[in-house]
Amino acid sequence: MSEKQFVKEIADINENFTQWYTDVVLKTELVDYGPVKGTMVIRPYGYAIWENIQKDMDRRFKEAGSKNAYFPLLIPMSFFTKEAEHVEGFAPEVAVVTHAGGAKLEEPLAIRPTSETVIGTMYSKWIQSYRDLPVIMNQWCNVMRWEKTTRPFLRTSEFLWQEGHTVHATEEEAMEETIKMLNVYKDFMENTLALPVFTGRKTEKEKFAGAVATFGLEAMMLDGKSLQSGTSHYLGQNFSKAFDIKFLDKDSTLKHGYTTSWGTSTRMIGAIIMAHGDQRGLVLPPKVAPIQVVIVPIAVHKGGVIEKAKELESMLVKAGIRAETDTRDMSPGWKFNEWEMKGVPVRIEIGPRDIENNQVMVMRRDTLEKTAVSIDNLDKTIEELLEVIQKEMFVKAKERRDKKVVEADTLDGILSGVEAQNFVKAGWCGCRECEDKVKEVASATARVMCDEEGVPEKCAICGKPATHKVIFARAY
RNA sequence: CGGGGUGUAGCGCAGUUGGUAGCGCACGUGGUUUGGGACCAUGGGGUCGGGAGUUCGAGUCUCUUCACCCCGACCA
Repeated sequence: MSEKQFVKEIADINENFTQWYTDVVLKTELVDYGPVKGTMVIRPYGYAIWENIQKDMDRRFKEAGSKNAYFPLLIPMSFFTKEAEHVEGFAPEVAVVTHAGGAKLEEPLAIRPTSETVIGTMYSKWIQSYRDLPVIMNQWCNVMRWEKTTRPFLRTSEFLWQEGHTVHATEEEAMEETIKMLNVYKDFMENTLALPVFTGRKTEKEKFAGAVATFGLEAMMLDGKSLQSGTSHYLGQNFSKAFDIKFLDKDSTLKHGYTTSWGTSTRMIGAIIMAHGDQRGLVLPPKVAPIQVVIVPIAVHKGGVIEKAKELESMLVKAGIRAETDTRDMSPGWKFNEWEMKGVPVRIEIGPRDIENNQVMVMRRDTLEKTAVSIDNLDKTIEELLEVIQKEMFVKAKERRDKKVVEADTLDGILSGVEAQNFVKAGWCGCRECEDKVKEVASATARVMCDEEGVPEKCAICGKPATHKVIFARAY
């Protein structure tokens, strides 16, 4: 069967997951490698996914009271040195512009790795009174972090993201904002990306450079490794003090604001691929799929088929469905395989026999089920089917993940759990030594804390009383 | 940065003791086809990663350099 031949083009998903991933992102025309090492070119098909993500998230941000703005790419180096932990954390991976206009610059300019410093500087000018608060802004932009090893979407030198930055009058309000946005992300990932995520506070070791507390969203990939898909930081007064963000409060005293920042990136596209994909390639959740329905006409030489296909396409488009007809002069089998590889959620086949019977063949990418469906009310049928696929993809991903979450009360238990490609929940005393020990022995890191589930009595590593319950996993 | 590997057409590769640069897929054209990667005919496409050397002659041998991949290390 020809499928074997086709499948051979993508590495075996169970044998070599890394190679499978690389094959899929390149062969489905999501990305290409850029001319500068470690950079990626996002091609139209991949960018369309990003646009769908942006649109959905933007709606949620606006509901949460955020407004979009844009801040400069270049940041004077001196801005970074204002917050000690921040500069220490980012210095090794910052790219710097030293020359411009044919001459050496007086002060080198950093290409933003994140924008707390520029935005903080601007906020200090804009904020005078408690009446100006809260300030809630978001920007969509690119950032650059010079990482040593890179992989398309997961870690590239330059990537697209969204970063929200807020200032509040009180600690409580800022913390509330941090958690609120964490939940906005969680809801987005579960309902729009069909990705179940664990959320929780990060350990001191894993937190954002300069933050008081970092909260992360961790999704499990098909190989059991974790991918940090978003973060929300409570920055306390660290940045407001460093950048002089002050306001006159109701009681007429001058106070420093409390800031937060939160971000998600194109890495989420990597998460979709690695959490939903299969041997045939991509499986895209309908809500972000660039093409939700592809119509493949069969035996077009018999006449009337393309016309009927186009008619169905416009019926679906009218109903708000992203539908396309593949009229290319190729064999149908070739098209089937190509669109399956590209993850289109629904395929409609229409040929002379179907037209006679007033029906079409409908195939679901997620389950690969093929059924005959009446042409009458096809728009309604497909609309409902897309919703079903969206929901079932989440359920399937969650079931798969939940089977791979185990508990351990020893270091050996963590090791064997992680080696079996699981997330491992374990008690932890809170010390850095134990965290490092897990990394050394099991090459796993503390992903997030889940204390609300109940903290075990003892630390699984050293046996001393535990202060937290932590999810350990290998991570991307 | 350490260990290993690969560079020859868009992609995947072959190229023997040094002797005219090849194959498959893809691409162009004409035709026949079309319900799971069609077929026939014909055509185009190369500074063999770069530089230097040995030689009458280098894809092949020597030196050097660059790029990419895998495993570590590093990394929100």
